[in-house]
Amino acid sequence: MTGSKAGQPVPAALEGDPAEFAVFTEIAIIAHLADTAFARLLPDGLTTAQFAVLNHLLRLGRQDTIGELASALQVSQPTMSSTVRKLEAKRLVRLEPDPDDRRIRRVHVTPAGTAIRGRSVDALGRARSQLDLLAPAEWRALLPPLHKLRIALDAAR
Amino acid sequence: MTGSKAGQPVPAALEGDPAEFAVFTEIAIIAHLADTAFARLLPDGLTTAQFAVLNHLLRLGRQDTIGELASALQVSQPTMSSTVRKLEAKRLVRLEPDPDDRRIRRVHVTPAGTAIRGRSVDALGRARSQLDLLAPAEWRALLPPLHKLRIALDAAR
DNA sequence: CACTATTATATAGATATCTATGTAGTTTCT
DNA sequence: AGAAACTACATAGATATCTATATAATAGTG
Repeated sequence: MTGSKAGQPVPAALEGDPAEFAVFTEIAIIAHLADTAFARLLPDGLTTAQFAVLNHLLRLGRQDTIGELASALQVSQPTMSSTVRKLEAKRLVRLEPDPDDRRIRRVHVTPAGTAIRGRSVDALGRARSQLDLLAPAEWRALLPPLHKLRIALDAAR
Repeated sequence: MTGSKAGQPVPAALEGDPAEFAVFTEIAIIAHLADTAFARLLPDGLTTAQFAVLNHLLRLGRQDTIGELASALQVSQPTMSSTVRKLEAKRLVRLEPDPDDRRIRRVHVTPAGTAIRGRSVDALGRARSQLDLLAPAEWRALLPPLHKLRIALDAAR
């Protein structure tokens, strides 16, 4: 975003709109800023989508299928198919055929994938400890209503 | 997202992570769900990015340049260039050359653009009144901390 | 057993988004 | 006035994301 550092970019549509609108606008902007900041911290051009897959598999110690990953990370199956292919091209995961069901390919994280995820988690942890955007109590207070909103939105679709 | 309705998609990385992480995860999911729901309401395949441009120009009654739109809506200049071209292809805006500065092209909303924005606002209003995801007080309570977080993130980049 | 339905992926074709870079047109400064 | 710097926009090349559809393999049914 080379051209947008020019002064406080006054977010449109925050005044005079219903509170719902304003909340969604803030959330969209925060999601965008956080994703960008996040991606900048990740090593070797790893993207947030790619990190999410590695983190999910290693945190839970699983070898999910592409479909399971898509469901868990809330993206469509073709999207996950694409992300997994990027990870495979970088040799961070391997796709192993399932002996019982030849439609299925299970995603295994390689040692290189485990290593890069480790470095990512470290980098994120360091960044987190350096900048405190909100007070700990504020973070905790934010969580329940956001959780409720997410559940409601998920149910409403 | 054809394949992801299969049961409560348990969002990975919500348990055992620091509160910051959980908040950003919720926000990312909410932004995604809201954007999709939003887009589904818009007429004639208008996207949220395209609606945002029309709404910004008409709400404020301006004929911004592409660069001004990019700053206001927090996207890069090439992104806005692309979005405006889509709107132009749909005849919802016209790009008028500026008489004083031949580098500049000002974005004017056409009558068709004004009409579709009106229908969009109506549709969004109807949807809003129909489903209440949170209580009014909850919406209002959410706004200040989100605003603070957004400002802090914006400053930290 | 064969036909059908379901499931798991892949492919095609869109839009949105980014960074990096190129191209005009304006401004500034010597 | 001429050259350098800056500004506005476009283009190129990525990734992520979607919907719609095709393909392959498994499961279910008469």
